[in-house]
Amino acid sequence: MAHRRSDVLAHAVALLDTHGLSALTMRRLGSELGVQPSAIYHHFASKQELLAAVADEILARGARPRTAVAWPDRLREVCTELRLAMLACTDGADVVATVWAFGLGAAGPVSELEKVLADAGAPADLAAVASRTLLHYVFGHAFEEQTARQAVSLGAVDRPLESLPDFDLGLDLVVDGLRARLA
Amino acid sequence: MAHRRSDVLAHAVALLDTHGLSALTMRRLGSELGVQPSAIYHHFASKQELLAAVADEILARGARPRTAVAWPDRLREVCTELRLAMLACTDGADVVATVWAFGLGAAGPVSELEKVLADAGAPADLAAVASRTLLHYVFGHAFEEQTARQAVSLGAVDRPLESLPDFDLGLDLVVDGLRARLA
DNA sequence: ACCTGAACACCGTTCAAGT
DNA sequence: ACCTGAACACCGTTCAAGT
Repeated sequence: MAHRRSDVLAHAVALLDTHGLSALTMRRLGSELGVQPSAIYHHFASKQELLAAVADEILARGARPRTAVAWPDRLREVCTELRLAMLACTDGADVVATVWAFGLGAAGPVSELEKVLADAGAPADLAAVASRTLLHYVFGHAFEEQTARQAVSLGAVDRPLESLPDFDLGLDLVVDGLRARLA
Repeated sequence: MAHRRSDVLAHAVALLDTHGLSALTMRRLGSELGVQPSAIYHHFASKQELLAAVADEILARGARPRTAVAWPDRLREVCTELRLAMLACTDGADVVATVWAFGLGAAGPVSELEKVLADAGAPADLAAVASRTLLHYVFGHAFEEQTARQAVSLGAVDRPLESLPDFDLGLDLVVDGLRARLA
């Protein structure tokens, strides 16, 4: 019955996938692994640490090859990968954004955005601001989209999905602001 | 010992102000009012409904007069008011952003942003995208700033506040993207 | 209108002890 | 290295009943 850290993590991600964040409790995770809740603490020091590992796994799972060469397309590629990775998992946006906000992980996308901007000739402070602005946009948009999607699927609300503003349109708004500064 | 809904709400806000979101529980709120937790449910159907009222109160408390006439300055005014209102209260950004994301309230700022953009001649879809992009930026920035501030004040982290990107700089990025489309 | 008392069904976390 | 068993200190919510 011995589990490794990776077994516990895999089951945590599966639990999130199938039943959402509210089902991802230490007690439920333990019982589904046939183990006491306290046994999880042998592998993860806290639920926060577990969630950080889950967030990193969500991002790793959503990795896609990079093809674009121009910086605006590179930015779009990173943002789109991040968005799709979060949307691919129940409550994925909530988990990744929370883990990022508390500085516990999920730092990959922002450092990649910063690198793309630095390579495009942006000074460090502009790269820092712009990468975080893009990240906040992707988080906010994905969180809203996911919340609306789930509200509809639960029959709680009949607001149609089409009323949500388009993802790429908002992205272009920020990219255009950047273009003016990097020209 | 009879309390009105407004008494309960006022104490909930005070509790948030002084001890943060983790202290805002139905049980603690009840005990500080000298009442059973179940008594709160006479005034609010659920904790979510209470939180929505708290978020609206945070925004109402932070209201400031509008002075700008040009639309870019109007946008900045609304975003700055929203930001300061959230920062003025412990975990204010978390509460307001969560309530907004779940469609339970805090809709004032976004509809005001949409109105400013419509008056500036933006088509409805651009106004919708841009207002949400701005909102996501303000939420994300404020949440990060507040989280970092609290981490520092708790001595948990020594990352200095100055390393945070400037609020107005990110705002200008989006405004410039808009300027190109409204010229 | 406003509240009590008691229950229901949960949480995260700690820790001595076991194998 | 991995886990048990039991406890500690909590949660939100419901509901019949009281004033």
